[in-house]
Amino acid sequence: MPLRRRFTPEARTDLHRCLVCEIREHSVCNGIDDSELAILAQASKRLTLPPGTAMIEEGTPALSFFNVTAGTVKLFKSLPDGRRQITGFADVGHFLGLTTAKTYSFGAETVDTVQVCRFLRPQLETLLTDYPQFERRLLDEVTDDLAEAQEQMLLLGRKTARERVASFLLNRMMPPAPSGQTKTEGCLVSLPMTRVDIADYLGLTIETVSRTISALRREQTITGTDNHGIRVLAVNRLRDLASGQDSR
Amino acid sequence: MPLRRRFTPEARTDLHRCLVCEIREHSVCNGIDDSELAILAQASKRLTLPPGTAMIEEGTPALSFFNVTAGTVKLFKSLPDGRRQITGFADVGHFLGLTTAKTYSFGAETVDTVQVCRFLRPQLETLLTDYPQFERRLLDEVTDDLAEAQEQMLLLGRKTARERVASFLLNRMMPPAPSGQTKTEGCLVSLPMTRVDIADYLGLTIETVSRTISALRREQTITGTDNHGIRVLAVNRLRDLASGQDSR
DNA sequence: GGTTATTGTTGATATAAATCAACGACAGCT
DNA sequence: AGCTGTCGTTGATTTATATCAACAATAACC
Repeated sequence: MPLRRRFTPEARTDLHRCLVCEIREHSVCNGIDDSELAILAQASKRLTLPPGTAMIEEGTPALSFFNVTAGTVKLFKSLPDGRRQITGFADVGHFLGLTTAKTYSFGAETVDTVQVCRFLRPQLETLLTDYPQFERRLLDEVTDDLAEAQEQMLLLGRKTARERVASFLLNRMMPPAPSGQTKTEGCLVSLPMTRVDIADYLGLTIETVSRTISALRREQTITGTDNHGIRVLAVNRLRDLASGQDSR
Repeated sequence: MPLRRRFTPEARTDLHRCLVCEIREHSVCNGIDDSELAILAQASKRLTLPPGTAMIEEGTPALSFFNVTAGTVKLFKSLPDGRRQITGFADVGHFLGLTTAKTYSFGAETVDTVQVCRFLRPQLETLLTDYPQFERRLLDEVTDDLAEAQEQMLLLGRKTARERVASFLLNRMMPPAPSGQTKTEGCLVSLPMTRVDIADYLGLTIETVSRTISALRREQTITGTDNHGIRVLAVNRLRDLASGQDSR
């Protein structure tokens, strides 16, 4: 381990943190070569945040940027009278906080217990300029986020309540357990957020979300274990619903 | 002009095109240094497109990318039954076509007569890797697009028809004529798109858009010259409307 | 320059989802 | 274990906007 001698014990711990990071390959961090991991580790600090922690406050100076390594973060924008739109949920592997302005134009709050690696602006800028692959990876992620935002605009502007809920469940569906079976049966959907959050994400009220989920349950399209975990019984049916090919 | 000898006449014309390009500084192209303009010029071709031209077809291979140098392009997503959501209007200076997938996830069509510089994928990728400033500028633009998309999600998910139309007019308002007057009087809004496009952008029907604009005219918030050019009489009032501080 | 198509406006009615209201099911706390 | 507050469900009613329908204004075209 020749690296060991070059860093303080603290830095070594950090390096180890990045070395063993299971989500590295699924995040912007895979833009940094293994041999340079120490630089990455020194540029960020890992934090554990309890549910409901405000990570980013709309309108405050944009000094921190985050990579989510565990849990789910909600991103949102608000109107003066309190109406709120959740613009996305950042799950494991997602990077958040980017802006070209001096201040954040959106808020971010933890949904459940969340682990993040926090980058401060100067360190992030160094990474961006020194590691082209890191910047490229970030460009790709923002490009993906934009495509997702466009899909959500289609949902918010043109889909019915049923179509919105179906789309939401479909998007949050876990990849089916990698057994020998086909994709048509029993996929799990984890819903760490509350009904209020789902409603604010889908541009609906909590009552409409609740009623719609109940209806899907009644029709055997889904099955409700508890409120934060749903099982999809008919994936294809849900897919049809989501894109407006509603049979009934 | 020592450069002249290094390029074919055609390339020289292209170089001139970039040299005199008035919008260069307001687009991703300002990521390329003046001395390297020839490279930029050779990587792109300028096209003039009549109104209603389909530039990008949803689901087709993503081979071309565009920088708008004149006119307005609409970007949209559609549902199988024809419902459509316009996700944004790309005006002069905007770059469009980016995706991490093999195919476009959205469509693009000219609103009026449009001039674009078209980049093919290999050339664009070369620019991205060879000119870090170009890539940085693109990252900034996509980041801005994402912020705009989030603002539009707030509009689509949580604003009333009045608030949506007010927001739209406000966003498309020209900077007030740079005379000595204050910002409170008579700004112009250019609306090259049809009512159908406005409705598909705001998640409303054409009837609701029409009625709402008529109402704003009746209340003297705006004044209608013709259908594609509106003058805002009370900017502050419009601003209040857009953010939900509605007096009536 | 008058005819035809397209685009925009206004009115009457229908409807999907919001609002108002009550209650049920948990989770946290002492 | 029993209380208390949060979160979710279900029902009754209202409402903003969609839909249906007719017409007006503008642009396109022989």
